[in-house]
Parts: sequence; structure tokens; C-alpha cells
Amino acid sequence: MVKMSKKIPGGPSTCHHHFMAIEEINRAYELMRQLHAVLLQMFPAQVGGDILKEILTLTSSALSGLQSTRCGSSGGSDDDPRCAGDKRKSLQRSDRPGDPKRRRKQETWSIATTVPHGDGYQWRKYGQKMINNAKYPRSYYRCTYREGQGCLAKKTVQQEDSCADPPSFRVEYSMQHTCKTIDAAAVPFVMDSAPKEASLHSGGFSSEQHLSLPQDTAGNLIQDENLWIYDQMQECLPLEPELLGKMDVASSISSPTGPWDWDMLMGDDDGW
DNA sequence: ACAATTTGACCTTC
DNA sequence: GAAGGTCAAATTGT
Repeated sequence: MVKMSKKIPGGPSTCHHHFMAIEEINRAYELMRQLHAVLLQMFPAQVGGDILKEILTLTSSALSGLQSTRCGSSGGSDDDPRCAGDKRKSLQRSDRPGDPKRRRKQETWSIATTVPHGDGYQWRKYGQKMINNAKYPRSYYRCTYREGQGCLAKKTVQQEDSCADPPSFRVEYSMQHTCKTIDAAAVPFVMDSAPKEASLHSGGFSSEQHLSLPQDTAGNLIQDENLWIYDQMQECLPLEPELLGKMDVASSISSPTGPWDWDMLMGDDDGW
């Protein structure tokens, strides 16, 4: 049984969906374990045993990820008063999304991940800044569909100081996505607390599954850069800002269809 | 030409 | 004044 805390980080009212998702995955994990045991009894030659093992590993890893993720969210009810072409100075300072007074009202949640861009959404970078006491700059992203669909989702990505292999990034999200363009089925969900060997494929870490890789406009992977980035990671070199920038190019990841539906995990409308 | 990223300036809070 | 977040002009890439 996966160790599971009943404590709900963001409080039961805001995290109901999140908590329910953990409960359901946990239940599925238990059922699969039972199925695994039955199969082993019936077919000692382990017919399908590897598949089940992999499913168990994935489920365990997803659970760890969910439990390490802080709940809390806003419901996306915050309307952005601006339209795309508005001039910066035309707004009252306190009405601007970037205004700290306004920003603090928004709830945020963060994850640590080796796949800072592998969340299935498309992001556009709008800023980068060196942060105090941090080795690496923090990058600021907003949803690509902010203008088209008014999606106010944002995130910041910062590589953590530790020389992990692969490097770990702290991704802080604010505002739920309201856009409808997510390829949620293709979300590879790998969290920091997941065991490193628990990859989406039994072969362990691979650049294609665990890194957000540069793509061309059609979404095709740019192979040379993949290899280069992966080499950097294998040597456990800190990612230079330039390299981070290259990784930022990829706003979505091409991956085998994953079992985890981001919308389900996040809750559909009232947060998680 | 268009889209995405970079980067310095700007703004508010502490 | 420092720090963090955002804007938008300039630059780069496709």
C-alpha cells in the first residue's frame, strides 16, 4: 500500500477534488495489487506481470506526486480587465495583473519536477529575473491562449540549487487554466517525490519522456538539442540560463498517451 | 512577415 | 532601497 497521508495541505474545502483523486488512485493501486497477486497464482510464469508491475509503479509515482503537490487554487474568477492591445499606462496600477497587491490575492501552488514544461499546456515566456539567493534565474510564463481565450493561468519556473540528476525545477502556478486547448491526455506527470526509476516507461529515465524538449512549430522534436540537453543532465551540470532558455522553447511535450488527466487531477472548475 | 524570446525599465510592497 | 512581478520594445527564430 502506498503510504498516504490524510492531511489535506490546502484544506478540505479547496482540495476536495485533489483529495478525491488521491483516494481513487489509491484504491486503484490496491485493486491492481490484488489483481497482480491473483495473476501470479494463476500464471506463475508471470503472464502480464511486467505490465502490472509497471502500472503499479506508475500509480505509486502519481500518488507521490499528488501528495507532494500543495492544494489550493483560485477559481479563475478573476477577470482580466485588459484587452490585448491595451497600453500599460492606461490602467490603474492596482488593476494590473502584475500588481503585487492584486497578485497576493491569488492563491498559488507549486510543484518540484524534472519536467518544468511537461504539464501539457502551452506557455509563453514573458520575463526572466535573477532572484535573491538563487543560483538560477526565475522564468515567468503565462498561458499562450491568454489573449485568444482570456486564460489567466501563469507559472514561474526556477531550477533548484541542488545538483540533482536530472535537475529539479520548482514550478509555481497561479490561476487555473480556462483555455480549452490542452492536450491533457498526453501529460506525463513526474513529480519530485516520485522514485527516479519510476518512469513512464520501464526503461527508466529518457530524454524524450522526461524532458520538455525543443520542438519546431509543428511540434516535432529537435533531435540535436535533445541530445545536447540530455548530455548536460547526465553530467549533472547546472543548466545555464541559456540552456534553460532553450528548454523553455518547448511549451508542450510529445509523449505517449499517459493515464493521468490533468483536468481530473486539478478538479474541473472549482480548483483542487 | 509573423511569432516567440530577451531584457531593461517600471511599479508596488516591504 | 531591495526584491519580485510585469510590460513592451528590441531582437531572434521560423
